[in-house]
Amino acid sequence: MIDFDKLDKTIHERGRLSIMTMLASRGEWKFQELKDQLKMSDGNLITHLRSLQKAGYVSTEKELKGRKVTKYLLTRSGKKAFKGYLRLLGQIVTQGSS
Amino acid sequence: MIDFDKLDKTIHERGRLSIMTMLASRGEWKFQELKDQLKMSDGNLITHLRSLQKAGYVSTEKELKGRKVTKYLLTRSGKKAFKGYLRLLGQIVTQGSS
DNA sequence: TTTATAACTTTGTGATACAAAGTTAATTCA
DNA sequence: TGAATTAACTTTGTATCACAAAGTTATAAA
Repeated sequence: MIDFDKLDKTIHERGRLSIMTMLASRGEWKFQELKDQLKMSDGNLITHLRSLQKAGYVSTEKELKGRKVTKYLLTRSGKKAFKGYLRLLGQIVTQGSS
Repeated sequence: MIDFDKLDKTIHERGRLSIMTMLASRGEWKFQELKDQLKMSDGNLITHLRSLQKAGYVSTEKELKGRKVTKYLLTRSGKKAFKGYLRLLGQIVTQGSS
């Protein structure tokens, strides 16, 4: 049996799952890029990013020069957590289509 | 890009996802079996089952003779919806581990 | 006929997703 | 220089919802 308790709630939520998937598929994303791609409001997006940061899954880089731009990326722990999450998804996909 | 708007919210919630996965992996489950396996309270379990029924994904069969037992199973539409959901999960898994 | 059990319903609470509007600091433009 | 613009927030309010706990009803076993 799949252990659904292990399904990371922080990652599983739709908004955050979409963010994590983007960050996993490419190193860095600017706030604006995420916002455009995911069509979230500023407030909603930043809140999700904050949750992910609080969980230690996401970190930021600020450009010191030029415009005020924030880039987001996965931490090592974020990559690991996402990998574990995907493993569980894989199990569900396998089990579900058997 | 993966279209996260298409991620079926009714299915995506952890509790209901576990129910759907069980129903998909085996034809019929009694209420008690689901409860034992998933370790949910009666109230919580039935509420999720109700949501799934309301969405047209799950139907019931009552045993007319003997003890009062209810069995739950996927409808055709439930199978289809779950299949679509799994397809999206598959995309996430692929994209995320690339 | 008492007791136990299945399958509910009801109620209450806490968490949280999300939108909308306001804030701040930096940057470009007139 | 000062006004407008933009990025990245913060704050506030609302509506939804997961979940537990306790109560209800009908059946069946003892």
